[in-house]
Amino acid sequence: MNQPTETSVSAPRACFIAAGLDVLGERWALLALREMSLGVHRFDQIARNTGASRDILTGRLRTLESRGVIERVQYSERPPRYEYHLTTSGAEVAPILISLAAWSSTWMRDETPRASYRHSCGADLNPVVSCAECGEEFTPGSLMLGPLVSTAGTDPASDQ
Amino acid sequence: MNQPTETSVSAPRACFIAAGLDVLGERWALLALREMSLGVHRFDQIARNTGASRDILTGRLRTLESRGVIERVQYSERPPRYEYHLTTSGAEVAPILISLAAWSSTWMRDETPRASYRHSCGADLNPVVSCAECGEEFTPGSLMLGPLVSTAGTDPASDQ
DNA sequence: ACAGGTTAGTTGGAAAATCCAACCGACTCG
DNA sequence: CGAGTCGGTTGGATTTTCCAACTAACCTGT
Repeated sequence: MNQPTETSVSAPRACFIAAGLDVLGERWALLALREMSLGVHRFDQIARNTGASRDILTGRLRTLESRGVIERVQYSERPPRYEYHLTTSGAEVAPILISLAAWSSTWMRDETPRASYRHSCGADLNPVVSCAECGEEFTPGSLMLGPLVSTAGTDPASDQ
Repeated sequence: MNQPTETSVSAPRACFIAAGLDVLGERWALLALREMSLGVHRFDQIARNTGASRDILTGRLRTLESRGVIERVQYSERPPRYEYHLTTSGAEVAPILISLAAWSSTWMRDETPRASYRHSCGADLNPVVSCAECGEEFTPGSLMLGPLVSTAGTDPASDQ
């Protein structure tokens, strides 16, 4: 396991998980990104396929755009029409969706029929997460806190 | 990429990602699980470290418990005191936290100092997600829809 | 004995987020 | 001309969350 981390005093833990959830953790955000990863880019279809109400979906898409996760692309001049595409950052959300889908298909099995996922090789979804450094598979408990990082202007190529 | 999936008609896509978010997507749920993965098991500390208000946190922990993700364990008889532990299912949320932390530390870099994560081997967090079947690394776009699955009573050992 | 601290909550009321159905503008198609 | 498409916006109801205070049941030190 892990020895308890004693934040003895008070303030919430500022970590990258919390920061990621700031952007991806709002309602409907991940489902909207799921749609885009599956090739659905139009507002109406995203609304339908996620179940989000149109007004909050509008808000979410604006937030995701402002955070650089998606892009709003005009595909028709007259009338002006837009569709939504993943940026590089958005495309890299895939591992999160994959882990979520894998966890869910292992632990959320019940009578209701759901769409499963698979890898493009054709196999049922069965992802293995390993450390790029040592090659070892991540086991529960092998996630540990590292040092505090503050990285003004170290963004990996300002996007796109 | 992926050819658009035409759910021609109406209903939201019932998939394992949506099902997973049903449980893990509520506010504070993943942060509470993060705390438990880091070895923090007491209500007060979880509340402090996540920033969740105590009433909401109570609700979340109850939901997670009822869904089999965590267990409420009595550690003192008098007065009755409880702490929260991950079940097997809960421990397996780790890959989601890992992917989230990795995405965030790549794309959410700004001036505010945050705790980073690392693998137990000591290396900075740098997870690779690959297909257990073919061994290939998952690339953005290699997540595809599979068939509908309904699996009453196929749970992997009714839990722990 | 009593004040003070710890711990896991609960309570009530305010504030924020979400839901929903209907509407709008600018088109296109038959 | 009427109907349909598409990407929204609007107003009002509902739900969720926030917040600070409070409780119950102890323990610890003076």
